[in-house]
Amino acid sequence: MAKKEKVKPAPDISTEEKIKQAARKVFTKKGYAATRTRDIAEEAGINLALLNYYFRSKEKLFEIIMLEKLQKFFSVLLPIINDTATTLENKVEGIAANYIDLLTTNADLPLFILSEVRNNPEIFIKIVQRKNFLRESVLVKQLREQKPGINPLQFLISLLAMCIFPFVMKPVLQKMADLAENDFHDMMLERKNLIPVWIKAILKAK
Amino acid sequence: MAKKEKVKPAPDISTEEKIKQAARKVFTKKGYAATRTRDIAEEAGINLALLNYYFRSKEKLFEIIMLEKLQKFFSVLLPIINDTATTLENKVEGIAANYIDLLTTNADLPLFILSEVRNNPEIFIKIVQRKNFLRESVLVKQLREQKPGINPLQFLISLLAMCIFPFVMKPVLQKMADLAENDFHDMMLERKNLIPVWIKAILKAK
DNA sequence: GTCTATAACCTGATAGAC
DNA sequence: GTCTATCAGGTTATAGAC
Repeated sequence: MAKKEKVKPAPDISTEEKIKQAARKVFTKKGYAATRTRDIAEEAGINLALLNYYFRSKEKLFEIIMLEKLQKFFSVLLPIINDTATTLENKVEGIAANYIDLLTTNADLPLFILSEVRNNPEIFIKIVQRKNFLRESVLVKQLREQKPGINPLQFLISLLAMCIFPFVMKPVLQKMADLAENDFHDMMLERKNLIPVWIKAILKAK
Repeated sequence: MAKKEKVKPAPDISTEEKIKQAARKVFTKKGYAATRTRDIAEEAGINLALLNYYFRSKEKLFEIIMLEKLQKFFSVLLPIINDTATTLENKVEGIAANYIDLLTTNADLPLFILSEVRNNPEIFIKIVQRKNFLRESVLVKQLREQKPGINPLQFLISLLAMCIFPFVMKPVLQKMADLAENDFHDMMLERKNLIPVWIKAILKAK
């Protein structure tokens, strides 16, 4: 008689954590509305009832995951743009390198946040306590002082666009430019070096 | 006795068109999964059964709207990047001006397409017949000949990012930078002029 | 804590009267 | 063509056994 066995190789994590991991995966891939709690339960290898036992409702579980994701996303940006010890150039390099590293292993993070925030802007406020934190940032202050010809907000949007947008359009891009997973990955690696160069060119432009 | 009156001021369009207009609005705002056919019927001011009478199913109706939106989105890009009569600089100006004009009145168009294509890449192929049309474009050819130091795909992604990403992140941006509707609009107007200048700087970089 | 069974509700779609 | 009424199926959430 065999010792007690599980169908799936039993990972050494709690049921609660198994459900969270599954929820992360399914929610980020399909979005809130298209996700069924059954999908999450199945992905976690547990029973549907356990989801409600641990998290009370689909909505509560989603909120937990969303807050996590927002934290992850902004924990790259906020420390860098408010660092008083680094130069403008340092910050640009830091943002490019850190965002591309983060999104290389979390490609659907930005599209998930952007599409869910669209119908639920309130949840967004919870994590970013102060609104208008962009224009009060150290980075914007440095821009105003050192590059008076540049509109700081336009600049910052373009920088974020160059780092993040490739991942947002990744599925479309792979079709439009016939890119395999490896090709995309290599392109993003190149982009880490390219962005500081191009941003420097923009900063020198009239 | 009054002549026959409708509850809403009766527009002089067919019921079919009323449903399509409502579907455009609700689908683009909430996405396929979060949209209920009842929402569309209510928005159109008609009965739920009529939606199925005219369009057979939610899915068929959605496909019609999605194809329309894809057409709208790519009808800006495709003619410009494949125009043999214009210069590189003309094309950059054309893309910036036309996309920003289009998206100023259709701000949720890109996020709608990007988030729906994510789980349904097949529908995307229908409208863009040839895959890999980016690298076969006239614009890429011009880049290769005139700017051999530039990676054409990296360049094109950055150009599209600078035009489109501000609209994708519009809701988030309005919170992060405390922008009213007017502020955002003005910023996009300024951006139409800014993008060609900054792109020119990038093309000279290295 | 974990399961099965089921309640309570919602959603897409259709039947049938007008 | 348009409506009301309703069905069939699916979804979240819970009750209750183990």
